[in-house]
Parts: sequence; structure tokens; C-alpha cells
Amino acid sequence: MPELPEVETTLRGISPYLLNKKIKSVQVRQRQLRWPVPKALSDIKDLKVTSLTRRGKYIVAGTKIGSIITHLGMSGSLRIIKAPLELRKHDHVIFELGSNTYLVYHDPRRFGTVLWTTEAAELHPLLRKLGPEPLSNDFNGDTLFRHSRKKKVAVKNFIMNGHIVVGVGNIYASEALFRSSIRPGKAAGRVTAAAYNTLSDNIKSVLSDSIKSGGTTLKDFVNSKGEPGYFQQTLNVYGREGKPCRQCASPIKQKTIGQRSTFYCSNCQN
DNA sequence: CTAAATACCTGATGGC
DNA sequence: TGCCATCAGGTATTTA
Repeated sequence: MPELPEVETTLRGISPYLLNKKIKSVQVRQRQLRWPVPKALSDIKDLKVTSLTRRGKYIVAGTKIGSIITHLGMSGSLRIIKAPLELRKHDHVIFELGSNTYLVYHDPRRFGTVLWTTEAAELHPLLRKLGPEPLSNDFNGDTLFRHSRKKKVAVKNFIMNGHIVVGVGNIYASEALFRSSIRPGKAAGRVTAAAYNTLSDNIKSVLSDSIKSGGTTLKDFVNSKGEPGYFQQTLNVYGREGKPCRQCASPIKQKTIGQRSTFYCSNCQN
């Protein structure tokens, strides 16, 4: 489900209910997620959330004594609900926030994570080696160019590698490459410095455009209020196999690259 | 070191 | 209606 825009949309939605608020208690109903939910999380009682940030697709809630690190995986969501509690199947972790308010972690496929760490969150093994934030000034064409030399991996897989740049998932990788007129299967090491400048600009633009639309809802993404995003209306290639390219009307092609479904226009992208 | 395959899990969908 | 195969927005880990 969620790529960076969807995680950012979620973060903004839950922030008013979570930041500078106390977590009164935590109920874990399903411990087996991508990694087991730590037992220490269940011990939380009246703990104030003093910071709420996003790192890649991870959401980090900081407190005086440690941090909660969450990832929505493929099918996760966080939603705010009010008492009386109406829980659904796959509501795995419930954070009681007071004022009859609860934050619910929901994840049918359980590829996501809810972790607790007492070290600085940015030093956690999952976060420590992550690449730059795509919307920051630390990320640019030069970043991509330098890391890509002599790499044979497809440029699409390359930009989806979180150690190179975080937050670019399967949808936005295809979209950014279309905006940049680059074939997704092209070897990363053969993409020019100029093309990487264009590509980094378009990664930034496609992600920020999507955030403005509240994210992309293909199947089941909903924000913290249960509402869908609207960016799917703007997608140029993703999920549009056989439909006319919006630029040149040639049929959009679909191909599997790195085990993932990939979409492109064979006329516009070289 | 790189690149590709594998693993985790449920649910929706389509063919027969 | 049932059953099976296929696919799905992620990414750490294992294998080659």
C-alpha cells in the first residue's frame, strides 16, 4: 500500500492526536508482524509523545525514554478512532490516547512493523543505513550518479533501493521514470549525469504532487480518517497497461523488472 | 563486493 | 458455489 506520500499523509493525519499527547496504554492483539512486537511496548503507561517524524516510510514517535518505530509494510494503516471501540479484523496494536481517542495499527498482510527502541531512533539498525530523504537538499542528481557507476541493476530497482534514496516505491518509481523519459529497465550505470538530474527532480515532483493529493489509493489506502487519496487520477503509466500514453497515445507497456510489475511508454522513454 | 532470489502474510480476483 | 492460481503499493535476508 503505502509509499512515501501515503506515509506522509498518514503522519500528518495522526499528528494532532499524537504529538505532545500521552499514550495511556498499549494493547497488542497480534504480536507476529514482520518482526515480533516487543513486549516492552505493552508496558507503556502515561508516556508523552514529544516528537513525531517520518524517515523514509518509517514513522517514529519519540518519547523521553525511547521511540516507537512503525512501518506500514504493504497493507498497513494507522487510523484514529473514538470510543466506543469498533475494532476490525487485523487491528493488531491499539494505542489508548485519552479523551476517548485511540490510534489503531491495522495490517492484513503483516509485512509491517511496530517496534520499540531505547536508543536514538536514527541509530536503529533499520534506520541507520538509509539513504537521503528524496525531498531534502541532500538528494539530487549527483547522489544518484555517483552511486550508480558500474551498476548493472535496472535504474528502476536502483531508485527503489532504500540505501540509495528512501521512499520511492513501485508506483512512483514507474511514474518518475516516465516523467524523466527514461526506460525503467536501463542499467543504472548507463544513465547519464544529466538524466539523473532530471530524474531526481522528477522523483521530488511526483512525490510532492502526490502528497498534495493525499496520496494514491489503488486498492485500500486510506488516511487516518479512513479517506482515500486522489493521486491515482494523475498516474501516467502505473496500472495503465494497453491504455494510450497521455503524451503520445502509444499503448503503455507492462513488464516485470526485479519481480515487480513495471509500466512505461516504449515511445516516450529511452 | 553485486545481483537475483527468497521470505514473511492475507485477501481480492479471475478462470474453470 | 467451490477450488486453484495469480497478483498486490515493502524490504531484510539469503543465496549465487
